[in-house]
Amino acid sequence: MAATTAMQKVTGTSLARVAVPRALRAVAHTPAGIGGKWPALSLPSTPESAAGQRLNDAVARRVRVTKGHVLVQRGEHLDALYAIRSGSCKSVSTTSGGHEQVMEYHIAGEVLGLEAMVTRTHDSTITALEDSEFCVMPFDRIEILAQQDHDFQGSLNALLSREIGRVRKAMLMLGTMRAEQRLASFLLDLSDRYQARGYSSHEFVLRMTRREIGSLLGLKCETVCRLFSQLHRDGLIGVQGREIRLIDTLALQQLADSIV
Amino acid sequence: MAATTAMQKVTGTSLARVAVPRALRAVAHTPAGIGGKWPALSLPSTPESAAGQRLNDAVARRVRVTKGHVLVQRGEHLDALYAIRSGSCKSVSTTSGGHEQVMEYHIAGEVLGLEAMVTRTHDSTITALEDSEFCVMPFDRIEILAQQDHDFQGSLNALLSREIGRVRKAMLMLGTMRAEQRLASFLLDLSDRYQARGYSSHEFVLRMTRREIGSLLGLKCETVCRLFSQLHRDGLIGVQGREIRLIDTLALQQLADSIV
DNA sequence: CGAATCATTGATTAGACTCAACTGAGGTGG
DNA sequence: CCACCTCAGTTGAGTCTAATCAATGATTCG
Repeated sequence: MAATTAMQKVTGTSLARVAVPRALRAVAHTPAGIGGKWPALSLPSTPESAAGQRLNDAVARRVRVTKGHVLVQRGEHLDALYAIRSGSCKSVSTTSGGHEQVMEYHIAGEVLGLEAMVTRTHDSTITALEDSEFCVMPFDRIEILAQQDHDFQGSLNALLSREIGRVRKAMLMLGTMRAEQRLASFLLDLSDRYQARGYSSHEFVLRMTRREIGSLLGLKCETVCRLFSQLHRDGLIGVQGREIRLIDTLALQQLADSIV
Repeated sequence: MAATTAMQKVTGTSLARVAVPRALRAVAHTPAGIGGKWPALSLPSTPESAAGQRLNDAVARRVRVTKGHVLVQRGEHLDALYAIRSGSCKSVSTTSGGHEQVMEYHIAGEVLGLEAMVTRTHDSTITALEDSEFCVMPFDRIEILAQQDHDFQGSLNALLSREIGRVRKAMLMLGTMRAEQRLASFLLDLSDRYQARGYSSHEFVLRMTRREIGSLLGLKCETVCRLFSQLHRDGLIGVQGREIRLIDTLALQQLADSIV
């Protein structure tokens, strides 16, 4: 992976605070000279990638972070939206009681930070799950583009809409499904998202631990383990550590849709 | 309750389709002559009521509906936002598998339909839980106001932001809390909302059945019953059918915040 | 090469669901 | 006006799902 001119290597703790001082940001704002910033999103015409096309203009620079790096800290002011160029990340919220829960699992091609777009304050901590590269789209720049271009505003709304839909779907999942169904529905959702971005829809590598997957689905890690084993035994999926192969997608779908 | 000039009585099935023909809507658009449309929102300066003040200008007319009336049908195009002037309602979503879940419980003073603001399509069915009165704010009108007034756009964002926060909070609740905590946290949330609107924060009447409350909290109605009885026995709340009295708010808070 | 975390499986437990019976409130029609 | 019906609410008994506790490989990382 060759480093490009506009790229910087970050290994500190908080990207927004430590790694992106104002001086650097000002330089990065120069609009010209950054080509092919977002190849992962130039793919099929899903709503998200359509919006991504336009968001391309807002990209100021790229950053690389190492696994475990905190991209955004809960409570921070929204300075920028991020698009994952390569890699993956999770976003984690906290209850008033101190419980943590993984709220989202994002893969290459997806846009982060949307949950903060209205409040302008992040309410979850975003962490890279592997060495990753992000496109940074400063929010003031996005606002200017949105004012100039009415269509661009529409693209933003499309992204925001997807975000709301995603959370509501998650709420339905947590409120109505049993453990088996949740995992099946998680895998199918992931499959769709990989497909929409041109990756294999039936073979992928999970970048989260069993514990993190459990947290996302409202389950404990042992339960997630057992379910993986069970689906494997039943021939619905292939499992080898974090490598997943979907074998009987139809059966998975039926499982996810089954009424109790 | 005396009927005002701009008010109409509705008893059909779908408000947006049946009860509000285009002719009537055109008449209702006349901006003048409707005073004191929204007293419930002229109260303390919560973010929501601040936004409400501005939204006041967008109110075109009021409608009254009877208990059980469907205000918005899932899948319908977003024509207007609604503010509850008096009464209450629920919004219900459906999984791909056909399961239904109550997603929201709205009381007087709150604004409905926000979940559709970005997509422009409602993804849940909204039903009145008692005889209620709503302020109707046609969306085209809202858009015009938002373009003219930058602050108004901010107020809309504040509402949208609350909506996203609410759903995320619900997701955390469903993902991390046990049954007892969920009910406690539900009651406290409701208490806060009543207080914010100038009603009693420690005595209120639930307008949902035990089954509907259970659906909202991801529980079965028998479980909700038992929990009410238990909290009653323990002296945390008073329960008489749907009339609830919060007795030991601190203990409730501790219960809701307790780790496991 | 340890130390630590992750993954897996078994045994047991606890919490919520299911099924069932009963009460009471509200609504309807004779 | 009352008998009847339906549905909400409550409580008990038993079941089952997922959590907890525990032990052991497998990986990863410094």
